Amino acid sequence: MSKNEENKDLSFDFDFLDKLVVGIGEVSQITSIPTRQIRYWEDKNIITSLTEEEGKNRRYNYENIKKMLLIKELIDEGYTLDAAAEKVKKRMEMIADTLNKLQNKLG
Amino acid sequence: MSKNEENKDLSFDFDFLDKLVVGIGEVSQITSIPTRQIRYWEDKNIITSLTEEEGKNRRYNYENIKKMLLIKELIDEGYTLDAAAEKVKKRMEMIADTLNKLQNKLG
DNA sequence: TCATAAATTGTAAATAATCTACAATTGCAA
DNA sequence: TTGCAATTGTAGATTATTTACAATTTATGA
Repeated sequence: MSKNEENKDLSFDFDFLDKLVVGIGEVSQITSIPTRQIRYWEDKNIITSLTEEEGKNRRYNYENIKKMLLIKELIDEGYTLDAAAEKVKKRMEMIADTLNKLQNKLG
Repeated sequence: MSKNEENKDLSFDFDFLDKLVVGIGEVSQITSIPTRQIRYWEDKNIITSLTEEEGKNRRYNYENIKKMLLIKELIDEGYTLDAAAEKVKKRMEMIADTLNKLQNKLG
């Protein structure tokens, strides 16, 4: 398989990540963060979800999940929750920026 | 931001795709394939899910979802379900192969 | 050490989402 | 119009998630 064909197989993935939505149970499975803790972080406005109406199940996108993973890393390193959230904010801006550039290239 | 930092932001994504699991409702939202149809395809063994015990909620990984999207495309082009499944099988092998290569590079 | 706040965890009762199974409907080709 | 492929509908049971209130654990400064 040529280099080009490989790329074709995976060039779709940014589009995929863009459309991705995941429930809280699966996020927990992916990140190893308990659902209880995810809800707690959301209550504290450390993270956000896509959920529109209250009472409905929470939905998260790629960016949300990425943020959780970064916060988890920093907490493991010894940061407090608030400090981790602050530090991650900047990094998230870079990630969003990178994704935007890639989407522009592909779009 | 340098090219290298961009890559660092996203080099994680193959690892992410590897861990990704999604419920049937979200798969439906991502692919625009009704849940009823997803279950039908699974009944017919056109696609598979990760679900271990019956009665529990279905879980799908990246490969499963990718396959559904490819089948959907072919059906829209006029293929029958069985013909689409057959054609997609080969393509899925290439995709799995590509992902394996990437994982080896990263691991 | 003790008080206080931060962070996490537990759980009951209600609701949302999904499950299976049986059946009906639609579309198309012989 | 018959037969098969493909899809869709839905009832009743089950699984997963929701909110809300409370308890527990952990870190920190006086």
